[in-house]
Amino acid sequence: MTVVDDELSLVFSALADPTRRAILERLALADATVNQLTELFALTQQAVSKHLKVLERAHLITRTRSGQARPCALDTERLDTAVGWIDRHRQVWADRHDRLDAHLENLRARQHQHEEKAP
Amino acid sequence: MTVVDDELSLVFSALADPTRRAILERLALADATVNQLTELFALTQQAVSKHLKVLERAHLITRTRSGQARPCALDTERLDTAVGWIDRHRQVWADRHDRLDAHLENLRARQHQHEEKAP
DNA sequence: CCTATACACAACCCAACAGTTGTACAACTG
DNA sequence: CAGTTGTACAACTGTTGGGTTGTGTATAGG
Repeated sequence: MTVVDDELSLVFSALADPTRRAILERLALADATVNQLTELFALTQQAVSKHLKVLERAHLITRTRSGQARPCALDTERLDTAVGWIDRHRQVWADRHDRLDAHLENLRARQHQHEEKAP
Repeated sequence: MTVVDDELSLVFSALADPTRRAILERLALADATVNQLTELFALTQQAVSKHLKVLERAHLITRTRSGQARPCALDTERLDTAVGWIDRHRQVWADRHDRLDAHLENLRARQHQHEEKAP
C-alpha cells in the first residue's frame, strides 16, 4: 500500500483479514445490518463498523439506508478484478510450463535422432 | 491476521502489496535471483529480501540454492487456494441471485395472471 | 589466500491497522 | 415527548509492516 492505494491493493488487503472474509461469507448468503454482523464476532459494534468501512473502500460491499438500519450487501465486481489478476499470472506461468514441455519434447525428439544414429 | 496467520490471510496480505505483486508478475515470466528482482525497484536488496520472505511464508514462491545465487520461482498452488475461496463465495452470491431472479419471474407470472383477470 | 559478490540478519523508524472506550446523533417505539 | 435502538465519529493504545542502515557470511574467482 504505502501511498499507492491502488484498486488491487485495497481489495487484497481487505481480503487479508479473517473477520472481513467472514463478513463477506455471511453477506454472500444474505444482506445484513451492522448489528447482525456484530453478533457473529466477539467484537464491539465499532470494530465491525471499521471493518465495513474497509470493505466499502475496497468496493467489496455496498451500503444503503433502511430506516435506522444500514444494511450491507456484497458487491462481487471487485472480486472479479482480483481473480482476474491472479488468473492472468497463473496463465502466464502455465504457458511457460507449456513452453518448457515443448522444449523438453523437442529435446527428447532430438535425443531419439541421436539414438538412431548411434545406438 | 493478529494471531491467526491462517493460510488465506497470509496469501491475501502477501498479494496486498504492489511491489510483491510486481515480483510475482516478474516470476511468472521466469525465475529470478534476488539481485535481478532488486534491479526492478527503487529499493534496497534488503527490502526485496523481506518481500521475498513474505512471499515464501505465504508459499507463493519457492527458493533454491544455485551457487551463491538464491533463485526464486513462482508457486501457483496457493493462488489456486485464493481463487478457490473467492469463487466459492461468488458462486453462493450468484446462486442467491438466481433464486431472486426465479422469485421475480414467479411474481411476474402471477402479475400476468392478475392482468388477465382484471386488465 | 584474498577479495568481491550475493544474500541474510539485526536494530531501528515511522506509518497504518485492529481494537478499545466514550460519546453523539438520528430514527423508531411507546 | 421520552427513552431506546442502530450506527457513526473521535481519541487513545498496542501491534504489524515497509523501509532504512549497518553488519555478518558463504561462495566464486583471481
